[in-house]
Amino acid sequence: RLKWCVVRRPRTAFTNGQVNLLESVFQVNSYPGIRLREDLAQKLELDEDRIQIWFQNRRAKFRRSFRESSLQFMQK
Amino acid sequence: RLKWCVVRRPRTAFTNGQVNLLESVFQVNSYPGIRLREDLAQKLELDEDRIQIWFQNRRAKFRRSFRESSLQFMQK
DNA sequence: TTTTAATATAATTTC
DNA sequence: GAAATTATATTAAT
Repeated sequence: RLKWCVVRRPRTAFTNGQVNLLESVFQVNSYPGIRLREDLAQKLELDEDRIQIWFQNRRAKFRRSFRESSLQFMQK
Repeated sequence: RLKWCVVRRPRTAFTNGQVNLLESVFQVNSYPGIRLREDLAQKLELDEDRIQIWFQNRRAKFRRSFRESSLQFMQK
């Protein structure tokens, strides 16, 4: 008997090299367009949507750290 | 993300009354046709395919016990 | 060694 | 896409 099940994509384990390139791109452009993402995808042998999610999460991490440091500042 | 998964039908728990009637039918006819199975299904408030599977399993059990007793006989 | 808890972050959901 | 949440891989402590 077959049934539709929701299945999570297995977590992608980026290599150091992949993260290094992504980070260096992030420093100059944290909102890469589809063109650049496709380019990175090909260079890093990843799917473009992995790249897109990586940048979403990276931006979230940046905003989080920014908020936390502002908070520390305000508490002084 | 959706994926096809094989899902087991929840095991049917036959009542004693259901098994009693099925057993008594089995004694006189271990290969009931669709007509009789539908009839039993309605009487027992079960799906006809549950009945069909029950008879398949019951015949297998019978053959198993038959083989075992033959074996015992031959070993004597 | 095995188990548990904390952490980082990938993936998903909700808006 | 942002924010919030969930899930999982890794690591540290036991």
